[in-house]
Amino acid sequence: MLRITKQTDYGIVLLSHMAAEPERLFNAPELAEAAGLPLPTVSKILKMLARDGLLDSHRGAKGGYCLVSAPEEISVAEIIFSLEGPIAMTECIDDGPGECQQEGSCPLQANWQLINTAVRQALQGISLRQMAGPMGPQLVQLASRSAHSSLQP
Amino acid sequence: MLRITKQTDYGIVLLSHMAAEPERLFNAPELAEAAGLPLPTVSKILKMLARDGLLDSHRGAKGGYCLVSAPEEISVAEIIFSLEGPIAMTECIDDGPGECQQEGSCPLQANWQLINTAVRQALQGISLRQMAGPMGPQLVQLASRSAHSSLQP
DNA sequence: GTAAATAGAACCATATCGGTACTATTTTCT
DNA sequence: AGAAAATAGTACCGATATGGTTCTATTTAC
Ligand code: FES
Ligand code: FES
Repeated sequence: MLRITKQTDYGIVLLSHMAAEPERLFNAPELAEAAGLPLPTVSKILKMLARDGLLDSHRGAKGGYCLVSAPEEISVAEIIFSLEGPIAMTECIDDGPGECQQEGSCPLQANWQLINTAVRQALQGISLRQMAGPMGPQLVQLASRSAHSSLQP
Repeated sequence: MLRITKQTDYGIVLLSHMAAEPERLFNAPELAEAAGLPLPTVSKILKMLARDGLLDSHRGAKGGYCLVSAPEEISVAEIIFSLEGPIAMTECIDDGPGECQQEGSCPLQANWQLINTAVRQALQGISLRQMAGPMGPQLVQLASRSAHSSLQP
């Protein structure tokens, strides 16, 4: 269906929330509470974002996460890339260069790259700031969103 | 993983093949043979494309499919739309307007539409002609592509 | 040293994808 | 009229991916 996963959806919601106070340190329980999402899920998402360098993590008591860059500097492409893996439209492409034996002679590869880069550029053109604003810092209560069925136990 | 499905991959390959002779009538067995794909799969894909108006179908003996429009007029967005359903990035959006109760007050919806339209426009900017060319009419043998495992019995 | 937090991996139920099979309908040809 | 060849539509099943949880280890504040 060419849709992003829920994890990415949640991830952008969480980051949007953090973007309201870019300097502040947020911990996972706090964000889970704010978004109405289960803690383990939020935790998992934040871990991924930290692993890929979008968030700085501080362990231990009083730990938490904070944005590495300003919301204007973060593109949704980076977020999606972190949470879904590379944006690859065909198997031969995301297997990495050299993986496919047909590479030299494959007539479609270059054209697929056309699509890939078009989508990538489209996503790179949208910043976290744009996603967060202009609605202000209030956080949407995900728990009440229609299609999200079994979120909280 | 934000990847298109194999069906769409195959669909574009088949349409690229047809784009080489836009006037000609192709039947499913012929295309299956040419692409090295199993007939049922090819059939299924062509049915979908015909259902959504990208192909004209002629039933009966000597029947087959042909492109409705010139390859320049067909965007990959239409193809993906036909084979994967609507390009919807969040559940609330592709449930259709009115489906979600929060719609009036949801601060993220407008921003998601931003992403959706960005991607859609990126895909609309690429035509079937661009995907088919400039390599000429030779058809890639899908059966030998690395990642496509169990295609022919 | 204890509590609170992140890091990382493993796990499982469920939904989606990939591919097949079967029946019905339409058209051509003899 | 009847047989053959093709599309239309639906239902089905195994394999894979997703969504979410749980457990253990590690780090830091107090
Ligand atoms: S690169 Fe693998 S088949 Fe084209
Ligand atoms: S439109 Fe459904 S929660 Fe935003």
